[in-house]
Amino acid sequence: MPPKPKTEQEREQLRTLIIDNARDLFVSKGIEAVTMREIAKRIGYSATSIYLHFADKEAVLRAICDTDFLKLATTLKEILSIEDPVARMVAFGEGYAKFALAFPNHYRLMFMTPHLPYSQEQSDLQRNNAEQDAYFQLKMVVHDVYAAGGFKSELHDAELIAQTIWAAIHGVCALQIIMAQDDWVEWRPIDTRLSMMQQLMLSGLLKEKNE
Amino acid sequence: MPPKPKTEQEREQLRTLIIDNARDLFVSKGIEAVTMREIAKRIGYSATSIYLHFADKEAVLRAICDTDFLKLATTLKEILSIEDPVARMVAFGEGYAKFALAFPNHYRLMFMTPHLPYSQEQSDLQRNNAEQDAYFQLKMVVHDVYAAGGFKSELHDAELIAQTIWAAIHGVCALQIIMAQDDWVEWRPIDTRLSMMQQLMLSGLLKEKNE
DNA sequence: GATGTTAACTTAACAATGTTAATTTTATTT
DNA sequence: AAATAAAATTAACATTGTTAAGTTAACATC
Repeated sequence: MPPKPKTEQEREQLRTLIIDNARDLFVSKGIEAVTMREIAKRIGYSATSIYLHFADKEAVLRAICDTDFLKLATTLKEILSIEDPVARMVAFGEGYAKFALAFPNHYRLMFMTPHLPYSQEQSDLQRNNAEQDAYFQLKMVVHDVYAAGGFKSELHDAELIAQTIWAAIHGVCALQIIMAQDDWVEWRPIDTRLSMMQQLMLSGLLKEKNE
Repeated sequence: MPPKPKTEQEREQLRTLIIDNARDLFVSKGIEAVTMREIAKRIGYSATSIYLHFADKEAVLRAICDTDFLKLATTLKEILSIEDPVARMVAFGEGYAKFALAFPNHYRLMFMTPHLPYSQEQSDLQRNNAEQDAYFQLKMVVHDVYAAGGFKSELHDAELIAQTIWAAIHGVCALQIIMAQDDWVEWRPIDTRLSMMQQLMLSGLLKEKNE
């Protein structure tokens, strides 16, 4: 109800309020419940008020993505403190999968839904920041194994390895999220599939003991 | 314009006409152009006529999926004639990826979009049919390598292997389709990533030569 | 202190879309 | 020729994203 001026802090608070409630709608009522009017109802404003803070619905979704990217990176950060490089890499994969399967709607929005390309301006996230960029974290983790001489001698491109590991874990999680309840396939338990994939990756990537 | 009765064959032709034009819209104008009215315009009928043949839009999309599943299986079928089991498995993965990347919109609809669980009645596709069921084909391909003693001796679950291979290839393709144009990641060329993944799978799954 | 200005917000309204109801058209049957 | 019913269309509704047109109230200015 209060009209006149608004501090930058207050505007930021409102933005956050919008994003948080939109994220809530995801989790509690599913992705199709995220309408501008529904978000507005939650925060006690009219739907059009959202347009005072976001250009359009896509912008709201992108902001949610940003929040989730940050949350993912924050979640994974503590794994980085594991000492052994290989154990760290394994735990990183497990942590990533755990996040994906715990928040499937968010994961779908983040990594399974087409968005306009991110532009540096629109996002507050800092690339190549170990606190905020989960992909950068993965690169570091993989690079550390590489630096420790853990990979097979013919493997030289740590970034390629990182992208392949990501794809491997993503593949298991993405199929699980989309197709788990489809009985066309006699799915093995998701934990089994995940550890099988990890196993394969390790056995394909890591140096043999006698090498 | 012709009204009265309609043979079963004619009804089937109309169904097919609807599906084909809806698929066309995907490819030419993108996924958001697939509206009931747009489909109708294409086939020269009114939008509501589609409801005489399909329960709702979801049903149209599911029918498109079915067509695409069949097309995928048909595409992959010729690979099954490759003699060497391992070469066949490799080619199968390549063929699958080729399909995914050639028809990203279809692939997204098939494997990256949530649908209601398939029920045997709604679909004409025959499960466990080597001509129509690409997953069954994959199972066979993997099983043949298993039967030929190609896998490491500790691997016993061919279906789990099949699901893991699927996830691996799917992961690479899915990330490519969604995130390729995102410059957050310095993507290696897609061919490089695909063959890296195949390499890793093979080296993790296949028996060593000296074993 | 009245008046005007402007940010913040709301209500009206529009266009697009999925979908249903009512209506029209017309081939076949009687 | 009239009746019937399938096939199709037009009208119409609800929902949604979004824009345009008001409305409200804090502040500045006279």
